[in-house]
Amino acid sequence: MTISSEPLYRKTVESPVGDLRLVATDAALVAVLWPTERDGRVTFSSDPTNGSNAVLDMAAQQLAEYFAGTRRTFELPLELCGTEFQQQAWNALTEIPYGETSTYGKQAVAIGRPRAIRAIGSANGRNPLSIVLPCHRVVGADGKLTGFAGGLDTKRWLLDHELAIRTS
Amino acid sequence: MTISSEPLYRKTVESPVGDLRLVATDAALVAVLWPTERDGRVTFSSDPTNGSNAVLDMAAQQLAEYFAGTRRTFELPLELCGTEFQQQAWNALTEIPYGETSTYGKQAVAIGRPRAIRAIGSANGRNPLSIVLPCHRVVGADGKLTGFAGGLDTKRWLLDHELAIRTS
DNA sequence: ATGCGAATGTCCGAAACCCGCTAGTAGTGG
DNA sequence: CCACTACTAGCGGGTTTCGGACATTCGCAT
Repeated sequence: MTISSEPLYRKTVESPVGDLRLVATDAALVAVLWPTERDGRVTFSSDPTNGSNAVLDMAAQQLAEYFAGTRRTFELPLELCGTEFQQQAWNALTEIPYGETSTYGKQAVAIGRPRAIRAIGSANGRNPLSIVLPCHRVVGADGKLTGFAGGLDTKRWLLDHELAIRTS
Repeated sequence: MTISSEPLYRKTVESPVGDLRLVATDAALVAVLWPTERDGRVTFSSDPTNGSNAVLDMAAQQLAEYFAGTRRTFELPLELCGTEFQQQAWNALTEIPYGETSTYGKQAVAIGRPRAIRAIGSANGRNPLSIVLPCHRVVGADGKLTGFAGGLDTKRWLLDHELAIRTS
């Protein structure tokens, strides 16, 4: 899905799960990408230019706090660019509490389309805002970890991390 | 092609070639439609509501002058909603002088796509601003009148009218 | 436990199809 | 031989259609 049409800025931050690439306009965060991304998973209308701004600094700060275990929810201006269905799916992600998991099926029910299960999988797979929109908290109906753009080991790491912090 | 997303207003005016339906936002004229339109030739993002505004009044006035023979070019704020190609094609129409004709081939050359002749035909066929954008001045390479959304007799009437005024 | 198959909804790319054309060719009638 | 018509292939962009892929799920058989 193509994002925005305003000038985009890019900044890379380090994290325990590898270097994350943040992309934002001057108004809102538009993407948090993994070190290795399948080509074309997320595309931009114009090439981001290196350089920071207030939004990127804020996002970097909150992500650092997340990894430090001192932040459980993000408070950032976001710009979600996608189809209506994708936006619904992504919004539903924010309802999943820190440290808990849900399933694709529950997410489908949550947006009132109980049978759009595979579609939910596709939509989550296109989530441009990794970590910030916690698609890592969605697992298979049998509890198994299925696909993840950042790799299954990263998915497990994030869930373990949240669980560890929550119960400490 | 779908037009605009702002509130739309509609007004019908009488003319020697039948009642014309004008549609506009508060900022610009978006359509001039024939009494009988092939369903779906031009579509709107929202249903126009009956009622007039400054743009519609101005358009009605200028059309009346056109039919009276006292106006040869329109001066109206227009909103053209279409693909890039269609916009190019429609812009090229404004270059054809009052009372003269051009061909689909010439129009294709004019926008730098000499071989996109049939495509020009398609684009003209979707012209939402009948009369104002003079697609009636485009005829076949052999001078024959080909299709016209308002009917071939209307096309001929308009050309005759312009010729009569121009040489009077 | 594990595997297979069927049904599911959305999205995307490829292909087919529709046209307000044109230039070329072949056929007809004078 | 000319004038005219009728037919054809090729043209390019838009729109629609179709088929597959997919971060699923469930039921039944192994």
